[in-house]
Amino acid sequence: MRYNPKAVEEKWQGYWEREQLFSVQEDPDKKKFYLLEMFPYPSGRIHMGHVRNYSIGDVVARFLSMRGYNVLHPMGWDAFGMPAENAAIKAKTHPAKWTYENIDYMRRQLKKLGLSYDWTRELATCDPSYYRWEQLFFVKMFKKGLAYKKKSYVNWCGTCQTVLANEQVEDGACWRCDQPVVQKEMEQWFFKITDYVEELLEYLDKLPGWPERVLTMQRNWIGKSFGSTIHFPLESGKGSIQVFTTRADTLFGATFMSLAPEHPLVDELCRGTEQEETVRAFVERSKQAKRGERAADLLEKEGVFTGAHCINPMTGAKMPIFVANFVVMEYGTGAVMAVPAHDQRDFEFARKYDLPIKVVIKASEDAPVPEPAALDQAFEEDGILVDSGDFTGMTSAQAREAITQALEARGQGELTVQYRLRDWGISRQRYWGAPIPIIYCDECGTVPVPEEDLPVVLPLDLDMPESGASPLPLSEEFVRTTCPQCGKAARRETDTMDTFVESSWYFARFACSDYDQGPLDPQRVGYWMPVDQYIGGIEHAVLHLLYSRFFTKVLRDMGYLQVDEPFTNLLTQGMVIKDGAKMSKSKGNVVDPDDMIRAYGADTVRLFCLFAAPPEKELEWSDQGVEGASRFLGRVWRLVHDNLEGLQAAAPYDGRAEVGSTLQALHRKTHQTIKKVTEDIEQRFHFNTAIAAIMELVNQIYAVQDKASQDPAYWPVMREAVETVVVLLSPMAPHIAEELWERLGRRPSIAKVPWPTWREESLKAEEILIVVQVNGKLRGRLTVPADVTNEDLEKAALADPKVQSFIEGKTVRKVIVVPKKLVNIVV
RNA sequence: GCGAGAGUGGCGGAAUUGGCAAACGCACUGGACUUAGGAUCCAGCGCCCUCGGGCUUGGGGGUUCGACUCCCCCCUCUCGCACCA
Repeated sequence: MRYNPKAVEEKWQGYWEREQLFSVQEDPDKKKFYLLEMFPYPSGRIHMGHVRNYSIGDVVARFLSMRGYNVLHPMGWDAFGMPAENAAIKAKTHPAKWTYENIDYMRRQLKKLGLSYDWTRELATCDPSYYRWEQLFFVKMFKKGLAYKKKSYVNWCGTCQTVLANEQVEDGACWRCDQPVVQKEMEQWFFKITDYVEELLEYLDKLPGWPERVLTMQRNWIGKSFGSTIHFPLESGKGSIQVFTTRADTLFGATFMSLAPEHPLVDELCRGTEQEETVRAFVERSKQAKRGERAADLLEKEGVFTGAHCINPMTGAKMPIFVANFVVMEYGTGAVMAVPAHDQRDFEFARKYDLPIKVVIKASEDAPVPEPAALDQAFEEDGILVDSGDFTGMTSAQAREAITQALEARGQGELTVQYRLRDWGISRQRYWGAPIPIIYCDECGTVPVPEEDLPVVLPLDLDMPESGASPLPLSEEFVRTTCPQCGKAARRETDTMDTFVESSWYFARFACSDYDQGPLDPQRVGYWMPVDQYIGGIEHAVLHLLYSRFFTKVLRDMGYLQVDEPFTNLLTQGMVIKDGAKMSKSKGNVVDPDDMIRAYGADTVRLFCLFAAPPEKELEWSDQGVEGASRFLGRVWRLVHDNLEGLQAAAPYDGRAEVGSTLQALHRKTHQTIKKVTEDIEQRFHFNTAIAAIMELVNQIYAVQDKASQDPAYWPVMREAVETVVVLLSPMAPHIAEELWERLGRRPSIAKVPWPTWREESLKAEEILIVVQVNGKLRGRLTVPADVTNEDLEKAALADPKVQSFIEGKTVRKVIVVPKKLVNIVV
């Protein structure tokens, strides 16, 4: 009977589905475990990254379920998003049709992989029964001031009349029509994630189950820095410029001022001066430049004088105000006090435009103070203040505090904390997304859609414009409405929400995806949340995971959730690569999961993904490696079938009866393997070494085969070993395990069999192998009784003839004995 | 530039607490079975060697009886952030 993966897999997938084997209910008497893998975007077909992600998750789900946990393991679809619009335009179909067809196809693919999902909880975020609750959250956030509208710059393609995401801008041009993209100021909706910035930062220390790498990335993204805000009065006497700096100690060396091109003061300062034209031209040019170019060192530092001056609040010196292309509006106040002697960028700028340089920091107490003209670069480190009035002689750290305090006393500055994190812009001028539930009324202004009128359903009967622009603003039927407050004619918001909003709370909805009395059923959500283990790609380390943390806190404060953090443990799996590069169509190195499953079966594909590398590392796809996995399963299959009669007739050995040494060794190996596999899965998620251990056991069974068949315990010990292989393998290769389990005369399902435990008694050998070293080098091996004393061990080691030859004629200085492991003789 | 991670045979990788480096798999070599073998089973497989042994975890130094593992310096690669004031 040959192993036929296709037949076996279809049989058991049908069985699992008929028996609803993986549907779970809330059960307060059982310990719950919520295991979640990041849900996919229904792009059309699953790729190897999904296969890997979901294979890992499935092992954990099946393993924990066999260990007695009540495991929630759901799956759904991150179903809104722009690819659906693009595909629809290209294929002249509708985004909804395209999306739902993809979902149907991909669901079939996942089922073919034999993943143990509770499909009764499946959800798609583009369904009104899902996004209606998201709109409710939006309305509540609007009422709390957590959702607000403000002007901000977006990438705008004038030809397509649409806003572009950053990744749709290629070399400063629109990806669709190749026309230049400009920065346009538009009204956009934002979520006030900055209200939670401190909690988001602090709680990173309370997530020991997250990889350090991800925590660091989030910390950097939040980017908290301590410094001072300093007010520089304008020479004209009309107001002042606010500046954020971490280097208040260098204030005496500030000789000019740099403003971002977008800074609101720029216009005002140059108006009516002879520089006006030059400044405006410069600002325009800077705005044209793509953000990507503004970043990095791609752009040469340039600037223009505005014609205005401000006053250094400490020295009283007149400081010319420049507009500089390297100052970004998004960070701090969009204005920088320039200290050319102690900041490299300011130094280069000063040299270029011949601006004064004043040294105010020296390296140490006795270091000389350099002449500005002799400098070839800025001195950016901390040091001792010079030429700084009352503060001269202080260290940088002392001066930062003292100078800020002095300013504060005069109302010209204060200590401040800056964050890199900006509020989350969620407006998308796109069609295929959840409509933002807002109505604009000429009388009443911006009015949220009343909760009882939700959802604002995304109309599905619209034609997609060729340009790629959203059809929503063109739909009179959608736009025209009445004001919920005054009843007069009003217009609907036509922006939709960023798809990251949907994925920021889907994990909670899985606890109760059929609930229609509100977004979240308190009882069920209370039972399942938080997610105990979350598994997904490292590419979501910042945005998705940060937004989900933010949303969890917002929903907590609204009373929907009782947890502070959504994901207790996080596993970020590495990419699947081929020939050293990420799989991509352009490189032609894509491996299609369907082809692999057809050729080898799902069990083999899963096994390979788990075996070839530990989960957090990259996985190099290898066709020969897949062959190896397939060969191993064939080996296990034959192990059962070649011995079927004898195995069926025997009861598994329980470790009690006396058996010969060969069988004793197999019994010991069986229990060592149970221990190794259990610990590798449970503590480390190292499935590769777990599988290697099972392979070792299989190899040993093969070696024992026929060797001790006259021993009455032969078949019982064999049965124990073979059944152990099948059970230990079942989370990784569930179909073949079910089939072999049944053929061994057991009743299905193996998924409901308790995970085996090892007997400590059975792990111990009567004799152990001791390594003998001379001067740290391996010189001999000893087989000794397991209960050997250190003294006997030392004696035996010194008496060993091979060891003797190395210590002959030398003085033994010291003997180190590591109990039951090693002897090291130092001569 | 800043931050994080990694570097072990021909390849993927193992070594969990400082204690036999290279488990397991792939590739390769030989043998058995066979009409046949691209199936299967068995064996070998880091490098050098005068067959005693010597050398080996990116390079150099250190701690230790003993270092892939700990410490210092350097090199290379990957990822993240990046004119952050």
